[in-house]
Amino acid sequence: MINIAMVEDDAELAEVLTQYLSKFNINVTNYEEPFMALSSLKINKFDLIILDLTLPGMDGLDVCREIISHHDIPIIISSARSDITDKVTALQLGADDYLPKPYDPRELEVRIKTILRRYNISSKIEEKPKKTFIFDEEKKEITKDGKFIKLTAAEYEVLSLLIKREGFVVSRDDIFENSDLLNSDYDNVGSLAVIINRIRHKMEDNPKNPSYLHTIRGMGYKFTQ
Amino acid sequence: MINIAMVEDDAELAEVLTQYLSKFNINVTNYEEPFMALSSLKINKFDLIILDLTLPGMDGLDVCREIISHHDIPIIISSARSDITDKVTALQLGADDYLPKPYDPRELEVRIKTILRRYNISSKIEEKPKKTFIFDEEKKEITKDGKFIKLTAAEYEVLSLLIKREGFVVSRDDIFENSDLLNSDYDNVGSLAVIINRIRHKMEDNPKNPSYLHTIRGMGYKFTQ
DNA sequence: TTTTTATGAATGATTTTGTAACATTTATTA
DNA sequence: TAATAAATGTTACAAAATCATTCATAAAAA
Repeated sequence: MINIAMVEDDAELAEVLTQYLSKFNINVTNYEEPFMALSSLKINKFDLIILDLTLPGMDGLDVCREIISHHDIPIIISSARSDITDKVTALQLGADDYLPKPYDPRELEVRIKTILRRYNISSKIEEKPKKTFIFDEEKKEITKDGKFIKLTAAEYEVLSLLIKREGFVVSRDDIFENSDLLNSDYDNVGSLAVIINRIRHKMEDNPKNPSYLHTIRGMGYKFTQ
Repeated sequence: MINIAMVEDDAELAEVLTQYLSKFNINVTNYEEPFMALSSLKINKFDLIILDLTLPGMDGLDVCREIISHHDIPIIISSARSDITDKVTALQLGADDYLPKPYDPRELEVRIKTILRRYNISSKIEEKPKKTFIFDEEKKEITKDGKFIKLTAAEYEVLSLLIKREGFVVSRDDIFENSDLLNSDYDNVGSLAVIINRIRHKMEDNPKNPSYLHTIRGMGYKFTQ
């Protein structure tokens, strides 16, 4: 998770950018007042700061100077001011990038990633694919996006085995062997189909087109996430 | 709960700040007259004081001096006076922070938390989710919202085990194994059901729909709170 | 002894599970 | 391509398992 401080008095724009960047595992905290940002910087640890030059009450370049002299943090300047000298001044002061308004959020995204890569913080941005399904063997519960899935004992046995073997096909025989509950007598394929069906109704968004619990025809079932 | 004394002659502003800070578990007592605050300080214990310099009748800096010399308490100075020497003087006297008016309540909040963190009082601000059920192993008693629940020995053994394993399913076998009282000879599931039933009548608001002591069919029982 | 507590049996309600019958999909063959 | 077979999915229902509750009685404690 990347933490970014933003100084932007246009709350609406800030909101749009925050929303957009959240998709990339980037958390934005906006400060409409520059002094708020300055005092927050003393307390919180940010990976980068996005500073709008066209601020009310204070010259953005002064804020920039202040940040650079007191903190070791990458700065991206954004500005609607067309004055070319601003850009030069900002970069001379030590800002890392200058982005003239208006800009595309994707443009900002690219610049952020470039700068973070330069600062070797990029590792934090590589989004780990967060698992939707978590199988807690101790608690004997399975959660989907943190939400508990209510399963019966037999359903739980089957699904937990499939999750344990995530990505691998588990044969029907395997399932019966690993289950104490299921009646492993023989040719009990029908009942397993029913159980699978019931599990799908509890865990899948669209049970008819399963996206997690797949049937591998002729082999068995496979869980992926 | 954090207790703060405020010296602010603008009653309306004081009210706004009090309201805002109450959201963060911070209790503010305002004194419109500085001498009221000074005498209150002798009696009451505050974690921090917010002092307005632009006071009627008395020089704020004198009040500040007075507080610092007689009390060991963090001070935040707030002032509408633009005189830069005030800031310097206040900080030289030993004030912890200087906040020029007007300021955003959030700014004040941040500064308060910073200073308290510095003074290691922050722990008081972190609200812990208070548990309704508390199991005191030493006293061998279980309380619900501070009220003692009268349990028999067997009931106590079962419930205390479940509370110890809060959030985890405890199998019936587990319960029998961990109990000296219960007749663990064999599969006498019936008697455990009776005990559970009695416990529920003592601890649950609605024993028929337990919200703490849950049955996990086919697995055992689970306590949550 | 009286009171409290634990146990087991009986009963009933509820939930889970297996079965069977049928539907659908996929693969195979003519 | 159509017909057929095989595998799997779906549904409803009945059987089985599980648990809650009550009650009578035994055991333990006061």
